Amino acid sequence: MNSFTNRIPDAAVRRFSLYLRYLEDFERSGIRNVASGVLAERGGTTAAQVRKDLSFLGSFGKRGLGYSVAELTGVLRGVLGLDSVWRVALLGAGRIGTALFRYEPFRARGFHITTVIDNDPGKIGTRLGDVTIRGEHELESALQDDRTDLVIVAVPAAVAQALVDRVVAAGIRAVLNYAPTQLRLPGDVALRNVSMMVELESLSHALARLRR
Amino acid sequence: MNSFTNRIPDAAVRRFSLYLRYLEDFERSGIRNVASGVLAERGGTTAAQVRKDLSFLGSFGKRGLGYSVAELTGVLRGVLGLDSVWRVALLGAGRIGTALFRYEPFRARGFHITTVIDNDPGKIGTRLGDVTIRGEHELESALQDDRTDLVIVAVPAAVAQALVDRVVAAGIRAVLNYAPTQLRLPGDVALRNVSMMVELESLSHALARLRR
DNA sequence: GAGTGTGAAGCAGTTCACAGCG
DNA sequence: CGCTGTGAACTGCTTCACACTC
Repeated sequence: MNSFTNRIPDAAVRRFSLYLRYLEDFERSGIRNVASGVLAERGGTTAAQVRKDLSFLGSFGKRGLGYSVAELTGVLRGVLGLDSVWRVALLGAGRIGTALFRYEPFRARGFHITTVIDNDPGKIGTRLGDVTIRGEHELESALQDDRTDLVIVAVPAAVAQALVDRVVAAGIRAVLNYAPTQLRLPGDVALRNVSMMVELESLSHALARLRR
Repeated sequence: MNSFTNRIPDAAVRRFSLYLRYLEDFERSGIRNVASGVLAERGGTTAAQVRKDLSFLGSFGKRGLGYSVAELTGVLRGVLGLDSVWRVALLGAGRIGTALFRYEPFRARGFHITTVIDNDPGKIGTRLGDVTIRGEHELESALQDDRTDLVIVAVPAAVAQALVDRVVAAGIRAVLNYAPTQLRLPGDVALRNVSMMVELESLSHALARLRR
């Protein structure tokens, strides 16, 4: 039942990433079938949660046996959009931007950083890996020429919003934000935030509670 | 009512980080009072959400006027544990670890990276900023000597779990994980994950849906 | 009057429990 | 017999609505 017609809860989608990671491990180890409980154990959830999550995608488990690792891997890749290559633009070639650029798993998963933008005159025209860094004034033309699907924001908070407004105006529909600010953008643009400070402060809160 | 006796929802705590950021902006701009609606607008939530969140901390808003920026800033700093300095150990001095080490806002917020561990013999004994990189075999003694409160994990997934087990055994109660794996650890240890791939794949899912 | 504080209602994600299939 | 798939119960966060106060 319930093929991929309906919306899938965001929390479930994020767990799919984890499941996929573990399935790939299992595949490498030559394991051919896996039960919900095993996946749960590995991913820090419960068996019921795993089954419920997977039920959003259809029902292809085998009762008494579990799920085919190969089949499930394929389904998850498909639903996560990992069967196509996504063209990514990186805004900001500072320390964080550079570390992201060189992060191997991105490319392995089909995310190709084809465009790098920075406004430091000393960087414009230099290369990061196989990509030439371009200036901010070239933003729109670069996004268009490179047929960008997705933008990673790694610029200082103060300039992030203005830049993202231009990115959205240029038709981009997915933004991954590393800048420590809450970006405001239209509802039809997908936004995910990766915030070092928020997570760290949440830990700090937990520690402060313990200490009392 | 409802002082800081009760547990505060995690979602609210994460929003506190955002509110605090904006309050600090307001403070710099010389704004002395702020209404829930203003904070909501800035942080991408609703006024009701802001008031509900703040009500977990007590009630010190002024009806008809809003909240005192200075007072609220102080309260949030306190509840987030930002009024003390936290001593942080960084595991892994690779590209991501190095970028994190140099990330200025950490220090500004009272998170001091006092310890850096890496198992690359070429790195051990060299310096990262003002800290000397130490080998993995010194992990326990380093955590103890440096009175570490919190550990940031920035090592490859394959070695993360084993290292964290030792960290937990050494008495650390808060872990920020950048490794692309789900760490398994006791319930009394606070864990937060910062995952590049999970967020990116969630965007990829959103894009794939759009495209259909 | 403007804006807080908060019970109550609404909604979403999680867990339970069990029928049903391989 | 083991393990899936799923409605039903539950839990917890969010939104609403309004009495209350500065």
